[in-house]
Amino acid sequence: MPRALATKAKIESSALKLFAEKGVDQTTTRDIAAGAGISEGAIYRHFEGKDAMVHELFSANYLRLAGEIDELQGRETGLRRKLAAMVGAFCVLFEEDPDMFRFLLLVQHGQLQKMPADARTPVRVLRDVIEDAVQRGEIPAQDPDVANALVFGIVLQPALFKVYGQIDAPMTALSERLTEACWLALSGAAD
Amino acid sequence: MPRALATKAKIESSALKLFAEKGVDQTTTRDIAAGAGISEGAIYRHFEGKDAMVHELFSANYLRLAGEIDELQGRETGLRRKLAAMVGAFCVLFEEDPDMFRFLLLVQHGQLQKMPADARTPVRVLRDVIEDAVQRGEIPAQDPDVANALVFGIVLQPALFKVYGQIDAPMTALSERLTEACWLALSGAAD
Amino acid sequence: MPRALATKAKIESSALKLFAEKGVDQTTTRDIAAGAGISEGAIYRHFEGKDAMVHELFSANYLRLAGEIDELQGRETGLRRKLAAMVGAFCVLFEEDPDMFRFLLLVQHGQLQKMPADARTPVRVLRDVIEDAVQRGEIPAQDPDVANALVFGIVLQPALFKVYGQIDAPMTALSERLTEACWLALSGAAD
Amino acid sequence: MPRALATKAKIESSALKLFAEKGVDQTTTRDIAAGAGISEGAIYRHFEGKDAMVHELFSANYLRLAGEIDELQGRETGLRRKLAAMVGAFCVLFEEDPDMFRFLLLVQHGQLQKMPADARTPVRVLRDVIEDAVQRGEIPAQDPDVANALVFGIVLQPALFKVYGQIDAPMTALSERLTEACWLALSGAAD
DNA sequence: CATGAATGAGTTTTCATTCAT
DNA sequence: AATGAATGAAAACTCATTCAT
Repeated sequence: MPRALATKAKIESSALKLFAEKGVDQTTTRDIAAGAGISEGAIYRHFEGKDAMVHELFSANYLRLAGEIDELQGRETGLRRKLAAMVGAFCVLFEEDPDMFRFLLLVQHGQLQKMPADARTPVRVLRDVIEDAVQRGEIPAQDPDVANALVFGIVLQPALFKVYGQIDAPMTALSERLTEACWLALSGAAD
Repeated sequence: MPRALATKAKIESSALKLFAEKGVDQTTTRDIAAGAGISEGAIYRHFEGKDAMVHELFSANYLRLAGEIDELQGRETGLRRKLAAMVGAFCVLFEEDPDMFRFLLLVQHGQLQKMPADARTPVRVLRDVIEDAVQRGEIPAQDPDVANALVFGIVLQPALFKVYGQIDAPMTALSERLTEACWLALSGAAD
Repeated sequence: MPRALATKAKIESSALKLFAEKGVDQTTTRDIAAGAGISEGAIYRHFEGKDAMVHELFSANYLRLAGEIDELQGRETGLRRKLAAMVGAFCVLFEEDPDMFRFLLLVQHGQLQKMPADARTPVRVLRDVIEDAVQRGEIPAQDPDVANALVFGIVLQPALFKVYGQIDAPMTALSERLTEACWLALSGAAD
Repeated sequence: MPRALATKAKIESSALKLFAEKGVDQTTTRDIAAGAGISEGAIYRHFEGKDAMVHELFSANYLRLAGEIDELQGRETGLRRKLAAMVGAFCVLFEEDPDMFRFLLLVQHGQLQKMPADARTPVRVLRDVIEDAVQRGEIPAQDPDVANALVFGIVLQPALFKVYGQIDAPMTALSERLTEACWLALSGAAD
């Protein structure tokens, strides 16, 4: 790995960790530099500024997550199995890098609006899957945005509770339970 | 209303609105004072400081919400009807003051840990209802924290989507749909 | 004098002095605050920022100078006497506040372009006087901008030489000599 | 041209242009390197630092200008013809490289004091010419520094006005007009 | 000789909080 | 109680210069 990329990676790692711990605004560029073992000024060779760094970090991870979920979902047929694949992937990824998810959850409020309208986000991926299932008659016709919200809520809120320490079990242990809840929420629509 | 209370109310209202719009850290005491039509210094007659103000605002609204939900739930019998009452109340309250909910969602990350361990929060209220339903045999035995998370996710995520503009319908129109999804998620547990 | 105005005046005085001494870029806000006997932060209650402060200082003094010269010129009749009045005033003002002139000369490069196109600057005042004299037949027809430049050069360059220490005599002692040179430069045009 | 000299020339050219455009302090070494198409570090192979570079650039061009003017003046006899030669040369040189003159005018405030006391500057060249003319009885006895300032002002101010866009005509077109004004200013002295 | 990443001291600016009026 | 000027600590960011490659 070239030196420049190695440094950028160190900065990203330090920043992600601190952002997840203390929040973006409570994390100073000084903290980030200290965590990365470099000088403050060096940050600005790799990022335009703190805001740009947050956005870059959010955007890259958010879209990568969407890509991975999309990839796995594409290998399955039928909504039930697609849900299982996606929820399972989310749970595994969450356990592998909880800081990243904590970061994503924390900054989404400010960052989502900055995403280009046509970006392939997790929200979009799931929406497409749901609309497809409706068209195939797998689940009743229903407002796709509301359906989307239900699935997101069912998956993200347990993750948040874990972050807050209100749930002890690892996310991977909840995978099937969450999948089932998603399936019921979608198939039981009374619309 | 005495003059002092009126001023405090103006400050709270201004702060809540700005916090919901821009986040706590992006809102300055100057902004709050300007929004309330008072001087910056006057804030400190009514609050110990900005942090205390955020906490007071969060705590009061969070506990009031818990109280109202608890009150309504207590009037009903049976999990299904209790859920309907609580979800319905949430939806109505959300439509009445979306800024307050946006504020609660935004700052919960930092505030939840500052709540006294025995505080009667919405999380506790719901947990008690669920545990009660399990004991009565209305729903299968299951991890109450996970069950809690599912219900919270099903209700809060659509509210978040509304805040982000991803859902157009008013929350009150989704009340029954969300109640049904909660019911299915709890009663369909395979634990 | 109200407190706020007194502080602003102290800042202006400190800044002008330092700008004249070391130049704008070599003068820090810390220097200015120290010179004014206030904290650095206090500057920003009175000025939007350093750039705005420089512009405000330039603009106010430059236009005031124009006003004073215009006023004096207006009391005289005939180009010769108008020139004498303006040059004399410039010399007196220069001796009274050399820092201000040094400041004006130093920053004009960057500030002139920021002046509104219709501002009544010293350049405009003099130009009007010259054009009037041409129309009255007091001096030969000539390019008014070039004529303007000649007069400005004849007056400002000695002031600059004084600032650099290349001239010892006070400007007031040169008043008549400069007036005569201006008159000759304008009346001897071979255009 | 050897490679090293070529690089140094590129740096000088880039720097001069940027200094004239934005001023020394607003020009970063990064800008200069980018303009020269080299790396930032390479600058320090050819100059001790930015300050040294500014000084070198000023000094070299200032003295070269003095030399050229001196050379031309030396070929003529009589103040009138000497003035014509020097003013004419200045105008031609200005049109050939206005950036250089803008640079000289801009940085003279800080650089003049750093010149060795015995340096043969344009100011000295002209002063000698004037003193000689006084001794020969071509013009009345007068303070040579003031006389010097008058000539400098008459020549430089139109150049400045051109830089600011207040004069459209090329300097070369003004050559005779300026020469005549200088002559009148010197010969009409009432001292 | 050249590169460009890294440094670190320094800059402007912000802002919660205090306090004289 | 209220005002708003002042504070001072800390923030993000800049940039001339150095140095390993």
